[in-house]
Amino acid sequence: MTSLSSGSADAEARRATIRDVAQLAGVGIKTVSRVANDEPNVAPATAERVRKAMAQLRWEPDLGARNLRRSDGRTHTIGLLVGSVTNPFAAQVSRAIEDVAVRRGSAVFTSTLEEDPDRELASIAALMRRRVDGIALMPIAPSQAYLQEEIDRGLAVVCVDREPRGIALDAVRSDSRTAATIATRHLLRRGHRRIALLLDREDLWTAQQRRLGFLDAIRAVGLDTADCPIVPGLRDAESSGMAAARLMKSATPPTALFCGKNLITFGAVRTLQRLGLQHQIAVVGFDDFEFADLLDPGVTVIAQRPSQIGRLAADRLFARIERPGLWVPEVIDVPTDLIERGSGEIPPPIE
Amino acid sequence: MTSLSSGSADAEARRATIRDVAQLAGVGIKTVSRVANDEPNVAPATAERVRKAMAQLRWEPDLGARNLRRSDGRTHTIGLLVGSVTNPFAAQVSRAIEDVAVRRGSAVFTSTLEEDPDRELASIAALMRRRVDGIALMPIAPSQAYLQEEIDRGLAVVCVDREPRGIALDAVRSDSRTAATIATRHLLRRGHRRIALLLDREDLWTAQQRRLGFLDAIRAVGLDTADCPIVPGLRDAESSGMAAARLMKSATPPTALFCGKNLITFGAVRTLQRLGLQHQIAVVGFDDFEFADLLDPGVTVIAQRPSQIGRLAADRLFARIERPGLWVPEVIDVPTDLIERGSGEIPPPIE
DNA sequence: GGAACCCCTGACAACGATGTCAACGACAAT
DNA sequence: ATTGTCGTTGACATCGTTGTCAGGGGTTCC
Repeated sequence: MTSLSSGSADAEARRATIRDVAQLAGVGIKTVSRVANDEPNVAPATAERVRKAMAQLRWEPDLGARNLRRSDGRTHTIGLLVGSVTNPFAAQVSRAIEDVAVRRGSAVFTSTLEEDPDRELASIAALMRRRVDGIALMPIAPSQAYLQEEIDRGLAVVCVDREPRGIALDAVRSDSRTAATIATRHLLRRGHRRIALLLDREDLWTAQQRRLGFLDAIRAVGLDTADCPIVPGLRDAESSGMAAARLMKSATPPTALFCGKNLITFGAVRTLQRLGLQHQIAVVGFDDFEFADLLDPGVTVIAQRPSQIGRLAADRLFARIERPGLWVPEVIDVPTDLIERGSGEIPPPIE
Repeated sequence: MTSLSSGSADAEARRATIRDVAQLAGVGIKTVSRVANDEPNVAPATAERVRKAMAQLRWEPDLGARNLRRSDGRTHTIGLLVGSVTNPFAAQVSRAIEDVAVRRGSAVFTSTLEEDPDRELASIAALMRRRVDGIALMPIAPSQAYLQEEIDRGLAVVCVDREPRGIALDAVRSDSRTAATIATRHLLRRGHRRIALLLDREDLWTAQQRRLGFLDAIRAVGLDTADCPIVPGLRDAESSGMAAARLMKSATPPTALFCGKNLITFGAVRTLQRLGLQHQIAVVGFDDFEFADLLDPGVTVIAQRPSQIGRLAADRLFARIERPGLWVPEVIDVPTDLIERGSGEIPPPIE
């Protein structure tokens, strides 16, 4: 037993600093620093003594203090701002980004924006105060121009899933517009002439693009867009389900639904099943999801590749962090895949 | 235009420090510090000048530097170590924890452990080097005793979803053992006598508990446990699906499956549907999931309450951070709900 | 023998902020 | 006029680390 008073265990143990290690090892603090950073020119015997002292005191360098002095100015920390972690698409993107970060030795500050523009600004400000090296962002604010100043100061930024607005930044995303055209054309080929598009909030870049792609396909066949209603502003499965129900009860209900993202598909499919219409009304959804194949009918989807998107975005982010300079911002396009499972191949009723 | 050379935009802008602000405002740095921290005793006119300078230089304090000197020693940063973000249960828990953290003004380092014990140790070490105030942990390593030292130094820790081993810590989780008993009894009441338990790796606390609860129910009715095989070690939907297929092809296949967590349910349901057995074999799954109600048959589950678990865990964590002291660690039990949807109510075949 | 070099080492300043403290001026009370 | 109090302010030390630099000691090469 070392001492009686230590038995009370009331006072908190103080965390060891580099000075404590130096004293215990009988060397200067700079020598401890050298050993901790694997710098050359330390006598093997000295290094051994220092390492023993480190282990004995369980000393670990304070990265905050280290970063304060280090010349490279890097904190080995990145920020990850996602729309919503509970969205399976976003979760997979996050995971891929975090994977890369861990391999590169960076810690990740994650923050959920809940698709709230104010929260984007607030979160970015918080990350800047913590001096992150870079940020992977799913942009939601109407403009990201406010980032220019931070970028001039050395911040690296990559947009994920959506393109930025008001500023040119690297972005990794699916070509939503083309994918939406392909999905819509898929329904048109089956003979559908009244197709509804259920859409997220239109201030989202992805929603805008998918609307454009939808209209591209509709107009290409010279269809009256009045027969092809667009219902925007659907944030979750509930609102989407209600919108689908309203559509089906209207005077001229659509014969096919194109759902603008996973949560919207969830709501629409649920409503169709509740109304017993799942074998009459065609559905194509954006984003693949668990059980899309096990539902009856299986749900035809445009599958994105979230982990590929995440990995490419992270690679790009670290490339910018490690080799800052005047790169030209670039938009990287990740392919999508149309997966036919039944719901998208239902023909319209014969009139 | 300010100058010609600034047009080259080649050099990076230097980030303003408190000294720059002080100089611009014509005051000492301590006065800037006072204004930044809303300390009293600054003349209104001075404060106004300082605030103007801050805005002009877009100065934001460096939280790393601030923390180095601050007496309370808090970094307003917590760590969140989850098994896997792509697991919807874990995603909901994470989201709830992050919500609380943001409201309390703390940033969150998130790290995915992928159920790897080594990664738990490595991630915790990384968080300690960054001097987080507290950690919310889904424990995976065989023992968390190694945390004692950090706790003595003031770290707050709360376990989520699983209890710690080798040390007493706060924990917020479902009572998996009782829930498993309830689920098993549900099947027994329908007359099932050959029930299989599909289980995750048994080094996970939850898996151990669910096994115990399963056996409690089996033994309570005096059943031969040989007829009730336990298949452990199922990490994902694929391995679970294969295990289910093997079981169904065995000499005396079970008439009911109890699936130990969401991913396992996914695999088992998929296999049963592929074999066309979904209306013959009963299934009860642990964890609710999207579309459990829309499958045919609907999947009966033990639903956990992930956001409640996350919220309670975070509340507890911040309570410990804000009022450190010798609290007695406590295990908080969050209720589960058995939701009947059809698959769990299928009776065994008449022999 | 001396210059030149290399290895090893620690004193000290610095990073960007806050804590401590003393000095200053204005004002009230004696 | 003197003293005391209070609001305001900035010089300086400090947090835990790394960058700079100079010095001591040994070896090698003229």
